[in-house]
Amino acid sequence: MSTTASLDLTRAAQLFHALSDETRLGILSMLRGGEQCVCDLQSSFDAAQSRLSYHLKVLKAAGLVTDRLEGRWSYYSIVPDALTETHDLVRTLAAQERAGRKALKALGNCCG
Amino acid sequence: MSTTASLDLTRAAQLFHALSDETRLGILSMLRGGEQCVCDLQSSFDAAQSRLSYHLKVLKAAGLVTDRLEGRWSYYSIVPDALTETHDLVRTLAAQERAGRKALKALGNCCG
DNA sequence: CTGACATATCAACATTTTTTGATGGAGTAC
DNA sequence: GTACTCCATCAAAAAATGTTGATATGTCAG
Repeated sequence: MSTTASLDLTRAAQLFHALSDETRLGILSMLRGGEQCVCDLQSSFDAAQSRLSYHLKVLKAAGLVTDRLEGRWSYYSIVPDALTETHDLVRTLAAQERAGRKALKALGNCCG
Repeated sequence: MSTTASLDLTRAAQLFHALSDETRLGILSMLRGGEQCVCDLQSSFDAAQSRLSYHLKVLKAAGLVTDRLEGRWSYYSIVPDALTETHDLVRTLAAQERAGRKALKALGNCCG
């Protein structure tokens, strides 16, 4: 049993990438207040509709938000589990790994 | 006093962006075992030296790692505070905001 | 001093991401 | 039906990011 928790790098990169844009972070921040339709977001940001739509798509693809259709509106909201997952990923990165690697001490030229 | 914690979107985006690449996550993952010189990383990844150097620079710019020079080697290690910061950012995103916004109910066309 | 090594940096290129404006579908009101 | 609203999607352009190979700098060994 080691302290080593392993990461799904692909998934982690996807999540972090979705969070790596100010517009998307702004959207998420707004959604903290609860479900919002795209038009609400549009008036809060000064963003073209298609731009918002694009960013919502990225967030949705990463599983960070879901949408619910009602009449001609789309309501978006945060998926709490995805943030929990992200949270755990960061914690894993922060967790020290029980060495062992040190023992491997290279033999060749490098870092003798 | 509201539940609202506000985000520094620019800083958050920088951190998440630094974490949004598989190579960089791999590097961080290796550094969990403790300080490593570039050459160690190089042999673990199958990466050109300049590529590694580039990614280390991104990580350093975001404050996620520091380097220490010793002779002809550079040793990189994780900055724990930066991961704490990231952790807190995720938590803030996950924290529900005490509404109030709902009260603003738009007047115009949208979402009446 | 010379040569080998560890690393950073640079410029050119390739790739990916984001923005923009246009178009179209689906729902609602008349 | 027509007209209008909300929204997704598309293609083209623009911007940002990542990769590669070459070169430069400093260090150590002999």
